[in-house]
Order: sequence, then structure tokens, then C-alpha cells
Amino acid sequence: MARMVGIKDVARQAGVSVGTVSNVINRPDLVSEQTRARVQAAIDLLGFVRSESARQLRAGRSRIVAMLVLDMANPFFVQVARGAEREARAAGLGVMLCNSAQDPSEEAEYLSLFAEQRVRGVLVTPADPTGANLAAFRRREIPFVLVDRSAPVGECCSVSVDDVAGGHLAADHLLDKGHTALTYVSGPMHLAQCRDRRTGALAALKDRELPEDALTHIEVPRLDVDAGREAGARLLALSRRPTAVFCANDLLAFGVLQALYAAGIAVPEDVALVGYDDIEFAAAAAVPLTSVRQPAVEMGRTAATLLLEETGDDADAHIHQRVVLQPELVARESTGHPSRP
Amino acid sequence: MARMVGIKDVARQAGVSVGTVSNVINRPDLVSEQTRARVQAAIDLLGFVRSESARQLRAGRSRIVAMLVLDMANPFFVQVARGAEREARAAGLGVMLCNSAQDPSEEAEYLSLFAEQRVRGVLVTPADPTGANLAAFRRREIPFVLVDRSAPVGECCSVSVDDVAGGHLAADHLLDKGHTALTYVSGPMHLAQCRDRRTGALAALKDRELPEDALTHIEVPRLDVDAGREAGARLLALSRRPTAVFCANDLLAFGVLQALYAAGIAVPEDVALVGYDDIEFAAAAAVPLTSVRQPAVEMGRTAATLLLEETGDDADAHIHQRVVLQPELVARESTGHPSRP
DNA sequence: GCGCTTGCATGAATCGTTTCAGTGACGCAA
DNA sequence: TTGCGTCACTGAAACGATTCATGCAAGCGC
Repeated sequence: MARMVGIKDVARQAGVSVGTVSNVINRPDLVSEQTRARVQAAIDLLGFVRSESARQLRAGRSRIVAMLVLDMANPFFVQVARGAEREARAAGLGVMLCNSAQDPSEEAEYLSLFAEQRVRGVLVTPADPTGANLAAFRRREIPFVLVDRSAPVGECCSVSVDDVAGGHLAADHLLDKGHTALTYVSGPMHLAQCRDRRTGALAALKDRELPEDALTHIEVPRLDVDAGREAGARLLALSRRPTAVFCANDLLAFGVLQALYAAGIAVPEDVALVGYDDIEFAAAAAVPLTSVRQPAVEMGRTAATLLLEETGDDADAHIHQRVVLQPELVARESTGHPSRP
Repeated sequence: MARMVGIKDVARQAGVSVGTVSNVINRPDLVSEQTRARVQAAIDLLGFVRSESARQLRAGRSRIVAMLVLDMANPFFVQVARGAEREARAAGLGVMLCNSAQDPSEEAEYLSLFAEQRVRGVLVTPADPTGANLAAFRRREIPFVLVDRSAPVGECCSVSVDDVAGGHLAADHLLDKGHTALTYVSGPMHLAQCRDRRTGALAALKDRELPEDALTHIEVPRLDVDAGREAGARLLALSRRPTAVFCANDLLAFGVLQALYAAGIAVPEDVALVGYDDIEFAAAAAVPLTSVRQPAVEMGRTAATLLLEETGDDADAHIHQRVVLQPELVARESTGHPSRP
């Protein structure tokens, strides 16, 4: 590979000093019209591309924000990423999107990588339930924002969605449809998500003075379609099959839906089904899925905004915020068409 | 933010020279056991993290490969990315995943970003039909591998899947089921993908001496679920409704499926449906979707391998390759259950 | 004509690594 | 003792940009 052309080559070609070339690139207003044109011509002629590494070596930090999500196979996170990306790029920053796949050791590796890269900041949905990875990361003094997790006030910024409210919405909807007992299908209960959504559902039952045991609980080890199928199988094996099922995310709901279908059980006629996240495929399923919509894009956008604020020029003025967004129920056919409740 | 601790601070703390610290990190075998321990202790004590930017400034290139995909909302590309990522990380490289969202200008911006970053190489599914972006990129002498596109031999590496064969498989399957006329639902025909899959389907018809007009064609402007719904509506409006539909990707098929369902038309009883890509949700739909599986993970893996080869130490020995993988039909219920054809 | 400001351009210092030619120290053979 | 090779370490020169104190010239008011 031929030697990269540097700012020096441009300077020589244009007959000016390196400082001037730098000014043409970064503060063109300091340079006379004439010189600027000459330098620009040299740049174009030589095909000069400035080296980010040299730039950031001098600046002390890069112009990249990293984003580490739990599961890229889940369209929900892709949406979040899209929101964050749009915001960051509007501010002239690049985004490095990575997938921890819920594996704490992957997460740790990525966080080291980010530290070495001196990224501007990190948007992260933590995978490590112990918090050890983040604690180690905090010591490096790299700003980060928790996404889809809420942080203790003051420790760092966080953007999340009110999962208790979401669980409440879902349960309310099913109860409105006339069901008096629900089954909650969740991932591992060490995830705050799964816990909070259940809490919300219980609250909804309580509001109507229904007993707590009107909520059956099926817990599976992951939050994907496969696990949903497993949950569906266990659901079918119950002595009294429930008529209303609330899943902790849409992927689980898909799995359940499929298991029910395979057993010849009609949705919504025999069983009403509610998912969570309202991913694109929820609407696109053959039986469109009622789901609790999380403002995913907005969550990403907000997280990026907070990070930019924290790492901006007036960073000292920054105080950590804990943003909680509200979910919203999207009723579709999997819980009975609105017109025939 | 406190000043970053550098290799110099470590050297001072350990009472050795900077060169020695560097050796401890990069070539520990050159350093005596004792010194190594002392330096390591200093590193841990000070929480030293080496600066990638300085490192790559010296090295002339970074340890990051970029990946630019067409549509991150399509799980197929997420799979490809996963394959590439695994391979790259195994080789100690970071992956920067970006989404051009099929927008040539986004693509151009990202390619500039990559050039400035001096990335090791780029895996790209081009969005720009004119090829201008890539041509500009080639001048920068940054290696790249085409993904899900085949390149003219010798120009660069490429990994793709045989789309003609895929189309043939899909059509064959439907014809095997007894259908004698097919409808092909595709995205824009300027995409080689869409063209080739049609070509394959036509070949299948020809093999059975069916006329070319046994293949109706519905073209929609994008390859997503919405576009699929539109195609479904147009399909329903046809004077003679087809009994067999082949979609250029699973997202389109989902849209069609939904439109059919909404119109009370049963799949597979009234209409048989085949998708393409075999994304995870294909199996998870309430009517599991027959689909042409592309070896997505393997494609990503192979692309990354080729790139590593091209950018490795023996790069001079590298000759551009054009890898074509074979697709595979996965029969599910949307074309009639195997047991009751 | 003198001192001032203003506008432009200069070039050296700097960022944090890696690398490489040198420097000692030590052991061993002649 | 000298010469030589090895081993462990040193210190300075890159890498390619940004920044800043500095210089120079022209313009202006007095």
C-alpha cells in the first residue's frame, strides 16, 4: 500500500505551511480566500484524507460513541440503536454498534475495547447482573448512559420505560376483555424488566380486587422465540389452560403463538395474547399481536442526547438525569378485535 | 476529566523506561520475569489503558473492520453481521457495524468516516446502484469485500448466495405441490437479487415446459413488510387470484400473509406462500413460512475471512475471490404441510 | 513617521505509542 | 586480559494531526 498522503504533502503541494492546511480544514474563516482555494485544490489533487487517529491523539478522545446492546436479534434494540445513531450522527459523531448477546464476558471485552479507543461515551444496556463490569468501567472515567435500565439517581444518566405501568396496561387490557385470570410468561426474574412488568400486572389485578393468584407465572431462561415455544408447551400442559396470556416480550409471544397454533388453539378465540415491545413483526404476524409499545427510537434518541450533553463543552454543568418514558398499549387482533370484544 | 495515565507514567512508577513498558505489553518474552511483574503492578495500580489512537497512528491503520449493511431492520443482515463479527473478533479485531438504510448518501458519509478512521477494511452491501461510492472508495486503497453481491472477477472479493438457484428452488417447490401458475412478488428490479430470483423461477417453469407467462410479477418499491402489504392488496385485486406466491424476501412475505389473512384467505389452503432469507421470524409466524434459507452467518463469516486474508501479513499473496454459496429450501406450513401435500 | 491594530501565515511543540539502534553487564572462550 | 556474544534495558525518533506564540505586512489615525 502506497504511503498515505498527509497534511505535509498537501502543504508542500500548495506551497504553504502545515498549520495553514490545518486551518483550511478546521477553521476556514482564518484563511484568505485565495490560499484556501489553493490548499483545497491540493487536497483534491492528492486525495488527502485526514487521519482520525492523529487527530484524536491530539484531542485526547475520539469522535465515536459506542453502543452496546443486549441482543441485536431483537428488533426492539435495533430500533433503539437507530434512534441513538440518528442523534449522534446529527452531532457529527460516529456510532459503533456492538452486541453483548447477554454475555457478561463479551460485555467486559467490549468495554475494554471502548476504553482503548477512548470513545466519547457509551450507551449501554448492561448484561452483567452483578454490575461489576460497569463498576470497572466507571473507574476509567468514560461517560456512559444506561439504556432500558434505570440508574440510582445521581450515579449516571439513564433512560428507561416505565415497566410497571406497561405491565399494568397489558393486564388492564386483558381484564377489560372480560378475562379474570391471567398467565404471565417471562424471562429470568433477575431482570428488572421481567420483575417490574409482573408488578404492574399484579397491581392491575389488585385494582379490581382480584386475588394475587389470579396471575399464573411461567418463567423461561431467555427472552427469545425458542424460549417462547417452550413456555407455550408448558402453558398447554397446565391443568386449567388460561384464557389470557401476557408475555414479557414479543419474541416470547411469537413462540407462544406458534405453540398454540400448532396445538390447534385459536388466538384470540380460545386464548388472548399480549406481547411487549411492539416490534415491527408484531403487527405483521398472521394474527397481529396486541403489544405494549415502548418508545424505542425515542429512548435511543434521548440516551444519545444525554450522552452528548454529558460529553459536550459545558460538561461540567451536567447533572445526571433519570428519564422514564411511558409505554402505550397497541390493541390488535390477538386479544380480540376492538369491534367484537 | 483527569489526565489519562500514559505509558510514561507507568514507566516512572515502575522505575523503567517507556520502551520496556511497551515491551511488557506487546512482547513480554523480551522482558525479564522480575521487571515484567513490576511493570504489570504499576499498570494495575495506575489503571493504565493504552491508547488505540497513538497505537494506530504509529501502525498506520486501525484494528477495526467496518461493516455497512443495507437494512438493520432486516434480521437477515443482522445474522450476516453476527457471522462477520464472530470471525473478526476471533482475530482480535473490533467491528464497527453501520446501517446505510439503502441510502446512497448515507453510504457515502459512512465510507468517508471509515477512510478517516483508517479502518482495516470494510464489509459492504452496496446501496448505491451507480457504483460511484465504491469507485471513490477504491481510490483510497482501503480493502473491501462485497457482501450479498457478486463482483466482477478480480476487482475485489465478494461473497454472495446463488439467487438464481434460490429462485429455482422456490418455484420448484411450489410446482411440486401441484401449482401450475405462480406470482412473484419482488422489490425494485434494479436490485440483482430481485432479478436473479425471478430468473431462477422462470428456469424452473421452463424445465417443466410451462409458458413464461405462468409467472405473474408484482413489483413494489421496497423490501419491507409495508411493501408486502401493498403487494398483498394488489394480489387480491387481480382478476384471477394466484394459488402460489413467491416473495423476494421474508418481510414481503409477512406483509402478503397479513393482507391475505385480513381478507379471510387461508394459507396454505387457498394460497401457498414462499419467502426468502429464512429469518428467525419465518419459523415463528403463526403460519410458519416456507422460505429459501440463505447461509447468512456463513456469508458473514466468509466475508470476514476474506477480508482478514486480504489485510493480513501475507496480503501480497492475496488474490480476489468470488465466493458463491448455495441456498436451501426450508419447507414449512405456508406451502402445505409435508405430510398432507 | 510612529505606534497600533488587524489579518494571514508560519513552524515548533505536543499528544502516547512503537520501534530500533545503542549501552552496559555478564559469562565464556581464547 | 581481551574479545565476543547474549540478554535486559534505555532513550530518542518517528507517526500525522492541532494549536499557539510569533512574525510580518498592510492599513489606519495622529
